[in-house]
Amino acid sequence: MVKLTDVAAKAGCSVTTVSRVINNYGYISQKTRKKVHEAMRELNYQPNSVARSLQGKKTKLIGLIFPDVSNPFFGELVSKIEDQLFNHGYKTILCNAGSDTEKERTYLQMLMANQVDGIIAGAHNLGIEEYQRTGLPIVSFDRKLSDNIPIVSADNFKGGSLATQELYNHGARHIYFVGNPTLDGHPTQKRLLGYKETIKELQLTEHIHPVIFNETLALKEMAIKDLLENHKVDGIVASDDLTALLIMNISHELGIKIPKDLKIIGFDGSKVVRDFEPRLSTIVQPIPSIAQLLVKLLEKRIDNPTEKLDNYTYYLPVELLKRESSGN
Amino acid sequence: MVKLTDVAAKAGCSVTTVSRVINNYGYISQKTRKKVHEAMRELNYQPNSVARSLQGKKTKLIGLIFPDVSNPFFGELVSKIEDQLFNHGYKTILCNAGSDTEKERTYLQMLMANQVDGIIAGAHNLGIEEYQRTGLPIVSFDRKLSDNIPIVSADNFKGGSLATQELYNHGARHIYFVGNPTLDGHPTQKRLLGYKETIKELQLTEHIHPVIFNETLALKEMAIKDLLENHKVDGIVASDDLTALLIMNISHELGIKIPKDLKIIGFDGSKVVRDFEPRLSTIVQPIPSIAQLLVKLLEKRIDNPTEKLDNYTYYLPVELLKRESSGN
DNA sequence: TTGTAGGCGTTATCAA
DNA sequence: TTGATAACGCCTACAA
Repeated sequence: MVKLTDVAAKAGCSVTTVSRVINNYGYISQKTRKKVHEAMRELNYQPNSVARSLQGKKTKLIGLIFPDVSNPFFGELVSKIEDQLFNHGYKTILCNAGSDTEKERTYLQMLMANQVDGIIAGAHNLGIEEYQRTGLPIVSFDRKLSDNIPIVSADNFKGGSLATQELYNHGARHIYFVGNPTLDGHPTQKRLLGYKETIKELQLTEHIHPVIFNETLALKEMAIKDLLENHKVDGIVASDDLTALLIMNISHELGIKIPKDLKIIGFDGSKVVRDFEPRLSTIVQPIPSIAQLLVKLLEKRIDNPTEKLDNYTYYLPVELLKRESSGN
Repeated sequence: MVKLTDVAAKAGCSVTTVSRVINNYGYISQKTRKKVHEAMRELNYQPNSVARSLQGKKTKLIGLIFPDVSNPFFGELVSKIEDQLFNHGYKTILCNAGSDTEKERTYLQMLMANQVDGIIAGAHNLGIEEYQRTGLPIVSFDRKLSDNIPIVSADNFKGGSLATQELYNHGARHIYFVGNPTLDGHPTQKRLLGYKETIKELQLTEHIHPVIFNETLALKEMAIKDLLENHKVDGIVASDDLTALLIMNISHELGIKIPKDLKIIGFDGSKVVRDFEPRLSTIVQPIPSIAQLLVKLLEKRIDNPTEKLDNYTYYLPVELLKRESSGN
């Protein structure tokens, strides 16, 4: 490993000088600057960022804590965030927490130990305190952690409302909300609230059919089959696209025609789902904007950790994508 | 940030002693060991891994270079790798290289500078030399980099062959290979070879219809429409599942019945595609095994960089998943 | 404009 | 069984 002293020796000057030209700091004569650059090139010198970090500089490492990139929505979101971070000179440490509290806790420890410059939190098995205790700049996706941690999310409430209205507009009157019904500040909760309010406005009856997010496929299928076979339903607002796809598949199996007999709309609108299931109507989250805002806020926090923000809650607009499954 | 000296002060001993109990190294009396542990707990001490790394220890950081986690296949693969790495005590630096040579090169630099312990390379815009030059332990997914870099991949040749045979068994006689036809050692190349050989064995005529991987959706759709409208085709081996899905969708639009008029089979078999498009036949890559083997090999390289392996090429068995789209 | 030297938090060597 | 102290590679007062 070639180091500063090697470059200095080669260039015939002191390490200070070399350090100065690397960091563009203080006065340097053109001549020495050039000599140093040459030496660096010849030796193929690469500053050791570990040493740099130790000395007090930033690590330029950001921890990303999300449930799982094998889910297309999180895959795309993480991908966009990684790209933004890269453009800002940061490296991404990927932490798939799943629904594993212990893993998330361990990762939090590791991120502290590794002196990451900040954290983007998108998995939420852990409570506020554990995150606070890191003392690191944090921004959160889709869930409130505490008053002084900025949270970015799509306008889930509006999305739930738009989805419900869309089904109504196409004639559905027995509209179910299908998905995770948890009340713990989970993002789908707001989607459900949007659904509920719109149902009330439309003077319909609300129906909630739970399909738990981290259950097995078979259990989900069973729950959906039960819904379709034993309930009077002509419209479904799914809590997310994957659930919507499942419902479409099972409807097909059961001979239920979409959208004739049953109208359905999903939520998330990742590019993969949009491109490869063109019949599914959905509420599209603005993934690129979410990524951009998360990174922007985090960088602001890093550069100025104590500065109060004028806003700690950001709702990004969603978009209704009308397709066949909802009656178009 | 509480450090070793703080713990030492609290415990009433020297930093050496504290370091010793942390690393379980040398002789320590039970009494002091206990005192130190207490002090650590009280101060909530967390070793600084940056300092540790500088001093010569491993960073326990691994760089993952892959095209893009928003693709379900890579999303799942990266997810599994991350999990394996976590279980082995490593942190994952995620590098989505896309098809961007410059970004990949920059990431390689960063990984060197960050002193990662090793690299798992799954994107391949760059040549061998750039990877060799890092001097880091490397294992590769799905593409040969050089003689002394282990490569892990699914048995793509066998997969291409199985797929072709499956369509034939269900009556297809005009079987096309649709996808990336590049000849540069890209994994789909072997799938194509498997297709070709089987076509020959079956005494059919081979047909290759290029649909370039990183073209836009619209261009891909155009190419597929052209195929379906202007060619006599009753079977398609797609180079990957997403291409297969596209073909299924366009067939639907054009009123072509699957599998009656056209049989089709994909490649990859990520969990998302398997679970949410249950009609698609496909060749399933053993993603968890691939992840496990990659990590195992990498760790071996890290622990013993000079040791020769008895094998540098690993083909993991694929599985034919028979469903409706190929005629079942 | 350049160089010397001390320190970042840990580990490792050598004495005690 | 314990403790000074010198590295690790870099940055940055402070001096020259």
